[in-house]
Amino acid sequence: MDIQRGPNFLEEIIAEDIKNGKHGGRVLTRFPPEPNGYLHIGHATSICLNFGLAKQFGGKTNLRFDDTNPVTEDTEYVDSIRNDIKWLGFEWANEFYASDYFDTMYAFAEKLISEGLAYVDDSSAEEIAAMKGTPTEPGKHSPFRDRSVEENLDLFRRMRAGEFKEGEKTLRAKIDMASPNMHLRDPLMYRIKFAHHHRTGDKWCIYPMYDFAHGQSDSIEEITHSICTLEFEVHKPLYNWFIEKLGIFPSQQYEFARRNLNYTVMSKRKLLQLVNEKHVNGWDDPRMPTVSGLRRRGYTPESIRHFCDLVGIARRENVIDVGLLEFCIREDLNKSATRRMVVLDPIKLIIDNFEEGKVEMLHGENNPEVEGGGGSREIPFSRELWIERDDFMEEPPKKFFRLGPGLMVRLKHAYIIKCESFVKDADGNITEVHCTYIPESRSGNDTSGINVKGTMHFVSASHAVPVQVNLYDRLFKVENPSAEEGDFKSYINENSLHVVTNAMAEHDLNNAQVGDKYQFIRLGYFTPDLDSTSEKLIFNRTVTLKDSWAKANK
RNA sequence: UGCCCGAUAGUAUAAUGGCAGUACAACUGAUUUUGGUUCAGUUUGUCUUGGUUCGAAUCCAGGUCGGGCAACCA
Repeated sequence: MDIQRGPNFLEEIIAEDIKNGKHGGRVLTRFPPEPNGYLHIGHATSICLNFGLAKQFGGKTNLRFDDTNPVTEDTEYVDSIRNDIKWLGFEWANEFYASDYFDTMYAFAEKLISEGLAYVDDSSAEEIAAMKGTPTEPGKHSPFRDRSVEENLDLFRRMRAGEFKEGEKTLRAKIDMASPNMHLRDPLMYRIKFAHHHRTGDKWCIYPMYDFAHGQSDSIEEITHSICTLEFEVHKPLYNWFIEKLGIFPSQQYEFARRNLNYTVMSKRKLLQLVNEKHVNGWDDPRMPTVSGLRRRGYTPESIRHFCDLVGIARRENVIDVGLLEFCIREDLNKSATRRMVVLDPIKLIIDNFEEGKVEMLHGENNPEVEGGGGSREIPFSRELWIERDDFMEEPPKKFFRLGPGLMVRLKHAYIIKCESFVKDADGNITEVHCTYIPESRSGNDTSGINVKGTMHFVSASHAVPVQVNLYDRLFKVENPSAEEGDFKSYINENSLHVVTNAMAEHDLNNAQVGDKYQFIRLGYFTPDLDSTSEKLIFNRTVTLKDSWAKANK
């Protein structure tokens, strides 16, 4: 992909490294998710970054599952992560698991113990926390800090053998309890967990901590550029300390600021809560910022990649306007989505001077953005039609280019009509609109000489297919739910899903398949939901069209 | 009252000591058989104070504001 912008700081670093012949000019990145949740749009940024940088500089990218905490991890997540990355359009060079390296990491640990750089601590979690000190006060040495190498080795081997209970012992690096960097105050390397691991089963009862797994995995794979988010910056000295003491391949860590989106939450913990407490219908609910949610909503991989590219990368706090994501999907779908007509809130329109029982077949292009209209389909036209309730007003304001008493509009791909009268029920609701049509105004060979301002969509009543349409709005009422007072869940937008059960669709939509992308003319972009069947068609609204009329009338 | 990081238009991101630019958003107008699209145009910005310099968004010093760090999570 061409770079239309200046290089970002990571591109500069890598270009410089290649220029200097570092690692022989080789570039190997990695995407390292923990399989404890579904990927979201923030991960997509990281994926695009890691895979994109590698590709840009002729390198490769590994997929590595950071599965060092068996309690929270599961193969369900592994599968969804693999699927999402592929769907986004990226191929990894190798698929690895941190758990592949448990034997090696164990050997690394014994090596550090042998060199007097690590020790087994019998202190409890609370005691360790208390001895850690605070950011402004130094910590204290553990009473077990000066055990002999032999004793440490023996105890560590017995930890592995399962002789101790969870929490009874840990392995810690011996660094500096007075370091201003809290992560250097004898960080934990291993803890005891009698948990079943999704890959190694019950082979291990001790598991390495992030700090003793991530950098080691990077090094084992000879990752050249290990790119992570800013909160790991304070871990870097430790990352480097382990690599230096172990004398292994010098992978290097670089940090960037995670991307935040407004009107949603992005932490896995919060997303998990939304799922577990049924505020949404699963990880792939179309309102979720997950990759699977966006996919179900109708987003395309291209649009997400473009979004990541437009947003760019930097090292400062940010909140990206969800409007940019919407721009990206509109731009993509405008060029590719098939146009169809659907009436969401139908009222009957009767053309008084059109012969009863007669059906005229009209033609409508599939996509005006494509050369030749992208082919066409037949659209039945008859005396009784459905039109949008919003498209008729009893007392229309100025510049209302739709229907009202005496007003004229064009029906898309069909005729110009004039509103003659309307019928109300006892409650004052409009039930029928009566019009006459102008036979000479047929689309394509209009000889009427009449020009109208408005064009409306419609569906022939006798041919219409009833469908369900799910209209989505933002999940939260405030821009940044996590920054507000109290529980983020109290800011959930209770109107984020509006189900329309009686929409009327063009009969051609009977053939809609999951994955198909449509523009319902004048309404927005839609795609069949995963649960849609030929018996019951369900469409999700991906995003509305821009609507300057609605905006002007707010 | 410790250590680390950051601050450019409403949002995001460039400018690497030399004309503050781009995208989205907003606003005008033109085109339009989607109030869509497209096209043309407009508005809006270097956190602050000092210093170095012919010249500072950029370098230096102080301040302000924001974020991160004290999980047997990653």
